[in-house]
Amino acid sequence: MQSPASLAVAYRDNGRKLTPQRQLIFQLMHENETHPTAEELYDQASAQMPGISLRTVYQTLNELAEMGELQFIEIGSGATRFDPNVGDHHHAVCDSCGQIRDVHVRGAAALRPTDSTDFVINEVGVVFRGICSACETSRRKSSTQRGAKSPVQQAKANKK
Amino acid sequence: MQSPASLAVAYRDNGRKLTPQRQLIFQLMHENETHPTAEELYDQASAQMPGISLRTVYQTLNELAEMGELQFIEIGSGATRFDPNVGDHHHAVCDSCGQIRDVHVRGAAALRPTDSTDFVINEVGVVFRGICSACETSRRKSSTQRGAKSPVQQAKANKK
DNA sequence: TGCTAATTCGCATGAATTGCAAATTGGGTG
DNA sequence: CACCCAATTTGCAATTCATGCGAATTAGCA
Repeated sequence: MQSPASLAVAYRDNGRKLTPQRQLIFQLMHENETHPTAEELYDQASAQMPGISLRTVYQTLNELAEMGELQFIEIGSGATRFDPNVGDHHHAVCDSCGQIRDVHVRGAAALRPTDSTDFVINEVGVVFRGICSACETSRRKSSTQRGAKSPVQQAKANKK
Repeated sequence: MQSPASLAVAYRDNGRKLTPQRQLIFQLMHENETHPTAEELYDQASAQMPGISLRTVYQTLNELAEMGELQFIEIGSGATRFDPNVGDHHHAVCDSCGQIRDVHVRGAAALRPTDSTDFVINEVGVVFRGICSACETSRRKSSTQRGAKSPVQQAKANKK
């Protein structure tokens, strides 16, 4: 369900057409480890297919999500990101550079609230916030800790 | 650091003024269990203080977050929500009605990725997605499971 | 090769949030 | 207690992210 070959099948099974735009976007998603936003993907797509519409990128990403071929990551501070990895995994977000990386967590799926037992759980997601090694290293200089913002605030501030 | 009394101190310590608007917003946040959005809070505030500006609500919420008096919840599908509970807790999101409730999870803070060990973790968040008991009950009728969207898609669809 | 429903595209629209500048005000000062 | 000024509040414009819609185009079957 991840290979381009089966993509055609997945589309046909849904009564949908396999257009060049859809193939390109699917391919770019899978070449990409960075959990891109729709705009980022649009930039990449435009390079290989000038004239492709941002509207189409949004539309295609939504379709792929509906078909279960990718998932949304919405960890605040800006645009929705897309993750072609639909398997069991979680995310680590760097509060400094905003990078999101896939991580695995033992026993995560078995987590349950100690309260709220009257809640049918379909999915458990774990998000780690912190500093990636790259940022940690390049941070050993200036930047005193004072006035530290909350992680989320920090992330928002970074994008400007 | 949660009582209105200490709020004045917290503000003064930051060289800030204790305005009626700030007091009202802080109070409304703490009377509220629903993790309101800025707009929702604005509606409530307007009822008690006609003329208060939406801009002020946004600004105050951002300030309170910076001061560590509340936190942002950004679980996709729409506007940022605000949580006056700054203690150790997590969230359960109903994919049907969108309600977010606070829950506690034993051992959550100790979770670590099995990979990505070169990442300094500051915070661990767990999000449960599923169906709250209220929705589960009122769902025992129509609504076949077919064509089920991803939880996030579902949430987005619901708000319209 | 032709047909037609599906798709693409671009522009307008909408929702959430922030920037900015003018008017107002909290709260220490003298 | 009146003053003063930096901090705040406001309202409106501007931004960002995303979707609605109609016209033009096209994939894929007959």
